[in-house]
Amino acid sequence: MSTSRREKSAETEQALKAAALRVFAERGYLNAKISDITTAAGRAAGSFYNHFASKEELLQSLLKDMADAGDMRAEGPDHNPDFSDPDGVRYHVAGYWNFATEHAPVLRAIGQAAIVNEDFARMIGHFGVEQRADVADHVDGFADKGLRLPSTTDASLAMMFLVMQGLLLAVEDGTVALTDEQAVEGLTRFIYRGLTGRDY
Amino acid sequence: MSTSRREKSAETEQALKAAALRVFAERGYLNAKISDITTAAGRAAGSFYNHFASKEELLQSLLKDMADAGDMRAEGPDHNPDFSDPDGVRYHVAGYWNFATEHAPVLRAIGQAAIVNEDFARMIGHFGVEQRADVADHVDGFADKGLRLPSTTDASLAMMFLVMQGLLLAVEDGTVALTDEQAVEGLTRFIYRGLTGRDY
DNA sequence: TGTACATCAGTGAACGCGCGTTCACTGATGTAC
DNA sequence: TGTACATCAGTGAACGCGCGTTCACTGATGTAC
Repeated sequence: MSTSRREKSAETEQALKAAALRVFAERGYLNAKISDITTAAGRAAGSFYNHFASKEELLQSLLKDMADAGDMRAEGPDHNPDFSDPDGVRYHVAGYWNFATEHAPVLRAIGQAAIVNEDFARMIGHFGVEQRADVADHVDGFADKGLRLPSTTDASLAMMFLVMQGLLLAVEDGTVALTDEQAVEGLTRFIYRGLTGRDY
Repeated sequence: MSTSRREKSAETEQALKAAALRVFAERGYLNAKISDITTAAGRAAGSFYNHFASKEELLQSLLKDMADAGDMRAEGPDHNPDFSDPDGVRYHVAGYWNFATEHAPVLRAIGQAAIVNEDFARMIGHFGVEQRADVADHVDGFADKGLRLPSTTDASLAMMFLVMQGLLLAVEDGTVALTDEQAVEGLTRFIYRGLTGRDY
């Protein structure tokens, strides 16, 4: 059986991406050498440049894959767009947690790349703005219900995402000992209370 | 007037440290070259190694300075060790905020160093554990008062510190637009509510 | 107080390591006739 | 279906850049007598 050139090339590209994820998870993006990735993929060093112009471009490619996966994850029928309801908060916390857990290596890698690379830093910034804008209307009815956000809408939602992000990293590297379920439940409580001022 | 050798050496060392803070703030720790630091300090490249064996050691030295400053900041007479009181939360939030704002370049640098260097990563880990242990007794009376933390004590306090840390970085790089006062107030509300389940 | 020598902080050109990147080469796939 | 040539993915040794690190040298401070 023969393998066409296109197929072979695609296979190598996939192998490089998969290897990159493993290497990034193990050593971190900044510590990962091109040769680490090619070795992990079982290819020669020079092969890398047939597919990517640089480590940054490889990361961009992984990022695109992740974004595509995110788009497919259409909002389920049980989407609850109301943060005055604990279930609304939990829905979003769980969604974030699951997605971020699944794509942890890429997310970590982007975070590291942003430290050294202006472009990635901007990307993360824009991503955060979008993220908050996407749920900004989930707190729209607060005033009418006698609820008061802890700060400006943007800052309040920023705090929400910052705790989630922070706790995810802390749980993943073992700094804080929680199961995924405990983490989601704890975050839901903390955030629901923080945003609404109601107990739960 | 003559300058003794000790004095001259101490001056150069100080100049290097001060320059490092500036360079770290501008370019970031990981992007800072030894020659950037020596140039900013107005010294020759080789001079660096009369004072520090490496960039890591220089950072250790800055870290020690910061730790000493932190020790001097004795807990004021108005220290309020009770997180069931909004003022107790605010006291600690403000303390953290002021200290972290003041030492932002070093804190940022350590965070960056930890990404690439195992030792610094461990240091940060230990620091976090201590930080939480230091305030663990501030939530001791919660059960008696009918208050329930959102998660385990450690995880709850971790969430507290994670929001503070996250928001500080976000405010500093302009991602979130808040004055220091607004930030402290917003954090106090969010955290007090999150920990206690009470409104405020 | 002065002289001769020792010590040492600082200098900056030169060195060399690590790693990204290139490129001549190989062997297999694709194309033309 | 077969032959000759073109193309191209992959290889890995070699190259070269950037930057950390060294070291012979300078000139000023310290010490001995």
